[in-house]
Amino acid sequence: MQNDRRLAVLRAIVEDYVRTEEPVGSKALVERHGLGVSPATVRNDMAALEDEGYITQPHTSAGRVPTDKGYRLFVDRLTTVKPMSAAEKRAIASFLDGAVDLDDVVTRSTRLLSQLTRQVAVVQYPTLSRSTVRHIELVALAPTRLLMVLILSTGRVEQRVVELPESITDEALFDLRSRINGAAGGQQISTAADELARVAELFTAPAEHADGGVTAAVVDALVEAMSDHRSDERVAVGGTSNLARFGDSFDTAVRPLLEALEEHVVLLKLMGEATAGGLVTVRIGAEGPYQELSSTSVVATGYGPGDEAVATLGVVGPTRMDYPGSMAAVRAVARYLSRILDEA
Amino acid sequence: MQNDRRLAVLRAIVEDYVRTEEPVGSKALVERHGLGVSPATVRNDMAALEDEGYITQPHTSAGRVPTDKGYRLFVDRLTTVKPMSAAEKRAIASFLDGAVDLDDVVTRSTRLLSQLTRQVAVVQYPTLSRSTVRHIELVALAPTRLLMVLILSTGRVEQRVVELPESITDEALFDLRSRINGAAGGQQISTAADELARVAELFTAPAEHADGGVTAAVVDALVEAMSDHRSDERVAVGGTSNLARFGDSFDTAVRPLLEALEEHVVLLKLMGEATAGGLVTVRIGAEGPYQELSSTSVVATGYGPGDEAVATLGVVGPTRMDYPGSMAAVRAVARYLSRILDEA
DNA sequence: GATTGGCACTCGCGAGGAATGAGTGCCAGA
DNA sequence: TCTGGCACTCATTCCTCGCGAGTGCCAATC
Repeated sequence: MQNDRRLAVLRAIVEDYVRTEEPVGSKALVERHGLGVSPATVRNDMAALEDEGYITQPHTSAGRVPTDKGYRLFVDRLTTVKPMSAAEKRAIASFLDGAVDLDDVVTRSTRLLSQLTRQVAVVQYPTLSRSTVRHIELVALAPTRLLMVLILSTGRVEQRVVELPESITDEALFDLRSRINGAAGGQQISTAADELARVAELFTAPAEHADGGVTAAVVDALVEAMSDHRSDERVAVGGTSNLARFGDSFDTAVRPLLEALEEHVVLLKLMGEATAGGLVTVRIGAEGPYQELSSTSVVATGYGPGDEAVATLGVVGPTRMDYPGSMAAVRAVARYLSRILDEA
Repeated sequence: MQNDRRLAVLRAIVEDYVRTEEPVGSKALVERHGLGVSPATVRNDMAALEDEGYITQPHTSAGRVPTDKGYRLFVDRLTTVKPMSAAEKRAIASFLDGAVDLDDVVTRSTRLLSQLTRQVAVVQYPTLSRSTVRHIELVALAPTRLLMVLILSTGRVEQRVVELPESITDEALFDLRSRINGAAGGQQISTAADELARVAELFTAPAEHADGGVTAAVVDALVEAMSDHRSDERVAVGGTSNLARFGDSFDTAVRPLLEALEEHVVLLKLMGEATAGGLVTVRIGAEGPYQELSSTSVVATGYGPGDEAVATLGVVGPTRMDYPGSMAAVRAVARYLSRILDEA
């Protein structure tokens, strides 16, 4: 028995099924792919593949359908991620150029990715924790009220209004601003919080130049903003109308997915850990953490400046999806997105 | 012929149909609502209502279903917007409290609204054009590169990176900042742009203190950001999984809606002009601008600080929806949202 | 004149059943 | 190890038919 041909049969089944959405039979297989053997032979291979759990029949007199395990083998061993064509690359570049701010970049990315793959696209905003502090701005709104704006290397901007325990003069504000920027500027978020805490201590009673808690209040707000993992959960979703092509089973497949897409925490868990360096993760059906989503797959990867993954991006679709195409698109968009963050 | 009873019949039909999603017949109507007349009488009324175009039969031997015109009459003349219960009010308040920034407020609002109405909720971000400038911040990223942050009264923050034609000193930057804030601070966006243009003129060659185009560059970026209507199109959408309850006709009803929900321009056009002062707009089926959405209705209203509508918010759902409930929820959320913007 | 009971009529829907045919498994022969 | 042949399975499709909800109309009644 030739094992190579068996794999070829599996690949053919996956490809046909993805295209037609219908169980594929031995005869059609032989006709469409030049396998060079008779249907009966293919049937034998199919029986073997079924024994090993790579394919199943929905019912006795129907063709075969790949199982999750079958898709897995297909993705792991039978797929070569074909690079995007020059035209596609140009399309990506021109689509993402001209974005004015981070919001815009992320929104455009979801749109682009969903158009390329005809799936639902998900792009996570760069997480705070892996960013560095570019600048902290303090604006006096009132004598005892400051607007604090935290600007990060990834282009993210966090803002908080800080109520001060006592009023602050312009000079003191100027001072505070430079001290804070001196301590935190350029630092990673994680270390910045420590540095800032040290600054705050210097100005807390009974220290020499206590300032009545003004510094402490500002630092508190900053640290709070920095450690606010809630805002790590920001994601943009695009192309939900592609769910229409899910075809069958709205209630069992589409509805749970729509729900997951709104629950950003769930969604991020579904996407999994960000992987850097052009590595694309594929999660097939029940491999994911949620049973309700057992008929959806996720193709994801990380992106970020300088090959360091600061966030995740990917597509979500039916297990019956075009994995090679999706993987290529996800990788390409992640690459361009990383480049944009590099330049910023 | 009693016209009052005919209206009562229409109301009963709408209410029953909304609840059961099935055509309602004369017998069931009499049984469920204490109309005090016989089915035959109701049938006569129904025939009259059908002649006038308020209801139809999907097929000969079925009950009646309200037409768009029927819903319209129901909304206009047969609906009393019942205020929310105390418990619901508390729920709204506690749900919206604790939001840290504008993004958060808007996101929470969509979630809240979709939960209250079990429909798709849409909340537009406060438009730039009706906001006033709270503060403009300039941060030197490099000698010839500034980060400009525009902070508005509604809590919105716009940012742009500005490339300068020549480098700028700290003092000049300080100067520029105060001049710009002096000119634009507190102004409405529309007038602020004019004021800023005047400032820029003063510093353009061949004026006395020309600065090589630095001021002009910054003002340009500001004016551009202020007149960027693209960012007026920002909306948040929530509760799309409620579309699952659309039941019938995924392709003809749900898919176009999902597409519209992604096209923010389309979506805003669908929501229509923001109406202030507790007035809730209802658009039923084909009354809207898009044929594909002829089976969806929109319930919307404006919100903003001080009873001035700076943005729109509402729900989108099947024409067969609970109008009184949705109207009440939309009005209540708009009211709370306005209050929050007032306080900020 | 409005209301009501009666009655014939319509027609969508679901059940039951037969024909269809795609696809399979197995076996014997090359 | 492959192939052709053959019997078998069973989902799907199509048809028919009876049921019943619901209607419209009419004559009688209040």
